[in-house]
Amino acid sequence: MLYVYTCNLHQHLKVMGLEEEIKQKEFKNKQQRAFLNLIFTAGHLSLAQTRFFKPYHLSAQQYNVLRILRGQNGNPVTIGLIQERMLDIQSNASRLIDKLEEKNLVIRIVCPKDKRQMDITITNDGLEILKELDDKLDSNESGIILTDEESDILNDLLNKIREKK
Amino acid sequence: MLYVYTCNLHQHLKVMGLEEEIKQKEFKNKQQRAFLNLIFTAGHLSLAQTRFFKPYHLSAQQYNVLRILRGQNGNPVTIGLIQERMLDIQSNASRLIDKLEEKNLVIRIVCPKDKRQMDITITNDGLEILKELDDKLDSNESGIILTDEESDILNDLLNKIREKK
DNA sequence: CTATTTTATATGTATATACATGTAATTAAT
DNA sequence: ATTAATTACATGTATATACATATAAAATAG
Repeated sequence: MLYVYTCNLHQHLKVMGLEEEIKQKEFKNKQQRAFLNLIFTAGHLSLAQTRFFKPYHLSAQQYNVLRILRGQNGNPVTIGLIQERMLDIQSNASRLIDKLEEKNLVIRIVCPKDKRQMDITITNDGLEILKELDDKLDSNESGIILTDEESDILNDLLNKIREKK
Repeated sequence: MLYVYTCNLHQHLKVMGLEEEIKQKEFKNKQQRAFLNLIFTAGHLSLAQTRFFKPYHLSAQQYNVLRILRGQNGNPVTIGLIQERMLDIQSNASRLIDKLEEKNLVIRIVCPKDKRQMDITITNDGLEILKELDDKLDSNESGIILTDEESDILNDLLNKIREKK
């Protein structure tokens, strides 16, 4: 018999939370467990980020683009470079810039030396939003409450994971 | 003057890859650096996952649902429980089950004891796909090449991050 | 026992994402 | 110099996601 009616069983299962769950069986090895934990935790933090930026009508990716632009100190940056430097790879820099342009946070002009390229620059409005966010986005809000040492270890492990590929 | 035409500068910027980039300035502190690295790395791995599952016409989330169902050894599970146990929180279990049902990987029936609930069960087709994937999804494919010890450390750090909230 | 509240799931909507394809400008080839 | 190949960016499409709202069943209140 393929399926049994055991609604009452659900009560029992609900008792163990996600934290218990992730620590548990169904993992081939420690590597897979860490991997799934990574995806899971990043999902959590990513959601927290989304909600954090929402009042500013920004997505996390849009914020990242603004940060990249600010990092250039007024020098224009191409779509391609933004694409390369963005935290989420292979996303659509073009459309992200659309959104930021609509909000007057960036300016997009055709690069005169190569008309295929677009030169993107952050506006004063963009800089102001970043300034506001700088104050709010301290380590507490970012959701990481590790010591400096732990942060370094985590950072190194993540680098090791990425560099493999 | 707000924007300068410096297309040539891009060449220079492109030289440093993402790996260099993430290690660098623009971070308030080690915590924020680790946080952004986490989002970034998880994005990488998540993309790798997406591509890994694509030939099977599954998303990573759909795979996770199937794993949860298999874990119940044939006992049905409600939408709500799936929602709770899924690795990506707050996603739409209802629509995930839609997709899996279309592919005949799960069966959805109204729970007779509580007609609001749906009892979801994995089918033999679903179990077979999982079996195929089990073989492919070894630690190598999952993108983590840490030692056991490192995996444990990473796991602990991630738990610490999540538990804070 | 009827009305209200709560719960479980489904659906609508706006935005995001992955990926394929399109288009125009530049570079390379002959 | 003209054609072909490459590059930079934009757009179309299918799917995913966050969140608000809807619907129907069950629990609770009076």
